[in-house]
Amino acid sequence: MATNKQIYIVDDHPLMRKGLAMTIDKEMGYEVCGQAESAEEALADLVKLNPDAAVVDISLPGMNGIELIKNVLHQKPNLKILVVSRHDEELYAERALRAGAKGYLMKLEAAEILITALRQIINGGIYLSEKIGAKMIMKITSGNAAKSDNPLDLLSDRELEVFELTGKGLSTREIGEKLHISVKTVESHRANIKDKLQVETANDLMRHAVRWVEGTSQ
Amino acid sequence: MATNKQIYIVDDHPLMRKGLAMTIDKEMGYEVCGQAESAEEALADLVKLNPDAAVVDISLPGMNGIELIKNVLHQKPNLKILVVSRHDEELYAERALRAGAKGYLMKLEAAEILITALRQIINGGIYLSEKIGAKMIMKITSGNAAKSDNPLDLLSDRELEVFELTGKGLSTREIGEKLHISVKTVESHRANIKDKLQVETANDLMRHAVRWVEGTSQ
DNA sequence: TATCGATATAGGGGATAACCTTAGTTAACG
DNA sequence: CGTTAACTAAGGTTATCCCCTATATCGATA
Repeated sequence: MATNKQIYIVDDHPLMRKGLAMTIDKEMGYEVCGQAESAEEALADLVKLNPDAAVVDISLPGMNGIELIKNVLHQKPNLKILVVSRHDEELYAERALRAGAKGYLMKLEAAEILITALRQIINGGIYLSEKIGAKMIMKITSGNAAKSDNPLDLLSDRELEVFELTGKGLSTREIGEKLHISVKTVESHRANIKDKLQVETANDLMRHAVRWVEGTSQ
Repeated sequence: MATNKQIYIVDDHPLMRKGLAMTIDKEMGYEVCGQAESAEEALADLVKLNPDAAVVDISLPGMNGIELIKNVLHQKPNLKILVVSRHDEELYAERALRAGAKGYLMKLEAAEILITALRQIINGGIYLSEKIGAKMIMKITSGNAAKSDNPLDLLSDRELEVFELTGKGLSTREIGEKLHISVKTVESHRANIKDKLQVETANDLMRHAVRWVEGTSQ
């Protein structure tokens, strides 16, 4: 029963998939059992292949990583998911873990860490990048009293998604198509976002969104 | 004489470097002669190693890719530089080419394209991702050679005024009131601005305007 | 000088998006 | 087991976008 641990990869960058796959395959006891470049593609595969763990990029075209996690865990509650990200923000780490991921790793980190993280989550543990780990622990231990200084924490996952796409210049219709929801739903989300962020008009919302996207994208 | 083409890689993501390196190395006639994760590091290496081409990520920590291109071409004018990016925007492509890069490639694109692009620039050509392609070539090659590097110079005073107010989040109505002109006139100006900046939709205009306002106000 | 191009102004009319209200379905929580 | 939050979506009104047309001004160039 010395069979290799099966790992599935979901990332929209072909070269990144290559880097991930190579790192995993050359590690003894681990092998890549499949890859996908979109969440939709991954969903079907994951149910069928039943891997031990999945490495998932949070920012995917169409359905994003968070949504994928929620969906797949609904069907496969025991799947260990390691999220990799280029965003070095608590924001995503926290949401990913809340959605049920077992680890959060920044792409910037070295290849060996990927294996460490995978080993840890497969053994039932949790893995967090150092930078994030400390902050998150602080946040949790120090109680919810010390609330976040970032009003974006108020947004739900879906709202944040809509917010981000707004900041990238997509219209309501385009956002609806991308997320496979009605334009009317997008409008509802935007109305809620405006409430939560306390902005008045669609223009102001857009302005905030653009600023935020610019500030976090690098 | 049958020596391999030497390629240098500059990217801050270890796994992405791995993906890039693997793709290049396994291609006959090409090999990776070095890597760097920052522009500073790369500068020294590039002068010393004198590779045939370099693959450079535009978004690097510290000095960004564009600056790196300018700097290195100052010392090695014949180095062929292929820019890879996760941003699928003309904005960066144009700046990169203006800085002297010979190609612009989105990371999303498949591995084989990387080789195609490298081959093309090493042979003295130019490679651009399809999406970006035609428009850009027209714009740059046919363009009056010594054009300003920021297209905002094309805007008339009034247009710039409208642009700026747009970036501050004002609606067409508000802009009209502020400038004591009809909403219709504001719309006309905005249409002209869109033409000049070559953006398609009102959302994109707004996005550019916000970015610009942000970039200049501090 | 007459013509051309760019600028600034503005309207018409159809398509699209924003805004406000209401409402159904889950899923989580105490 | 009710309450709340999240996600979904529709109807109806108003504002904005978008394409076309139009006029007056000013400076440049043929």
